[in-house]
Amino acid sequence: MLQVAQIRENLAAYTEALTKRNIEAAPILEKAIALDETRKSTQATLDAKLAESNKLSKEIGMLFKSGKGAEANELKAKTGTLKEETKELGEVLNSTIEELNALLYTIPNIPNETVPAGNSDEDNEEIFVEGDIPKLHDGALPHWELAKKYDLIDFELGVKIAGAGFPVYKGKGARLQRALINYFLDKNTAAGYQEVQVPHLVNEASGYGTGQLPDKEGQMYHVTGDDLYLIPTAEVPVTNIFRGELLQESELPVTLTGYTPCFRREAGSYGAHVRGLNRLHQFDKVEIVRVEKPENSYAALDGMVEHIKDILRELKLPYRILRLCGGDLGFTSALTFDFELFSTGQDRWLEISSASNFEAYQANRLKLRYKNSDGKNILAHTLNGSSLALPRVLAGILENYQTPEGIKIPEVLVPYCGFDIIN
RNA sequence: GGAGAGGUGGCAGAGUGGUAAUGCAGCAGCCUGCUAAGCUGUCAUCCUUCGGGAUGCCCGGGUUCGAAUCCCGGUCUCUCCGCCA
Repeated sequence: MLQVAQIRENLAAYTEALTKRNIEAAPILEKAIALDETRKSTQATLDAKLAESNKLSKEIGMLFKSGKGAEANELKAKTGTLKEETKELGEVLNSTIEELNALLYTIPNIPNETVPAGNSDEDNEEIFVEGDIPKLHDGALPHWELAKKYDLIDFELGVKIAGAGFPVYKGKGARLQRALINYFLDKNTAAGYQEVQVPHLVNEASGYGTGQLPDKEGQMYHVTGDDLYLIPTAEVPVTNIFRGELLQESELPVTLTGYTPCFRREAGSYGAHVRGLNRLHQFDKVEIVRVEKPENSYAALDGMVEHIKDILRELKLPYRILRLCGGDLGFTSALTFDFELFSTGQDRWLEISSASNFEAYQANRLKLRYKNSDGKNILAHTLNGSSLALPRVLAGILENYQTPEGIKIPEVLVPYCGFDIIN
């Protein structure tokens, strides 16, 4: 969440920046400042009363010690009204803080100055395109047909076991997916990211820490019996490793990578664009997460983008990079680059990665700080990116590498697969 | 699931009703010719008119003039038992 001190200092700039998200922010931001003023003045009054009360208590203690019980009892009588007043003020203070926090949770992150204005994904800015779009033979198929033809993925079987959006991968399909996971992890660790394996269920505090709660409550599967959430992305458990942590400056940057399944309810998403692997309730993803000093976070984001480019080049897949517009930017993100892969079988772009800088927005919720050289505790910046999301990369490989003889395996994956063609 | 013990600063660790010791690590300065030590300061959060003040001992309540300390509820960890990949 945003810091009130920052809101106060940058009111005009924040209001302006939030118009990119199509939010009329002025009244909300001003209310936050007003609530904070109330909080401060209530706190000041309360502190003064408490100081008085503490002083009396000390005196009473001294008097009892020196055997002046009568005088002590006299003083005791004075504390009654003070006690009532502090109790009332305390209640006002608590409800003010609660109201302020609830309000802050509803305010999204401030978009970076480079974020273009816009309403939807149509307004995203294409900043980079690379790779050749293959010319396919006649009778080329979309991946869901290929999956059936070569018996790689069984969508109906998944329906029987769980429901729509929970596919069963079989044989070479399963092996290809596992190959991709291992390849991604190897690429990430070779680039210096430390591999972690994390829980796939998280508690409520973790959901709040990275911002999925309360904003996206309905998008996560909720295990009500134990009040846990199935992770929608590894971002949640991996970033929450650092919830409440105070790091030494020398520990930064932190760079982690992890493979997890991801669970998303995707309520209300149906239609042609969700066929096959395009949109699932359960899918696999390899994620990279960084914790950075504020002054380094944008360079780190660029580094993540270059790293993902490198992977897509090795896989020889045609892709483009978009700078998300304000209307499409995630709630907690200040700047996001989406990677899209061209799906020849469907003749459209598919999102396969999203790399974001959250600046201090998550860190403020997480209470993730580091001690700088002046001994001050500074909120760190957090970043994450997919490197990469499995199903659509798998779909892209099936579609773009199909030939009349079968589906060729990208060269870098052959050692991971143990075969070079699916036929 | 049952029983018991426990949760104190970045870390370790005292403190059983009178207002959070000490050590280590970090940071700043001073000093000393020996791989570093010593000394001083700093080292949780908020407010401040920069004098201070308040909060903070897992979380939330309660008792008390006063709670890390006593009481109630919750939560997590550890040990033993049970179950079990």
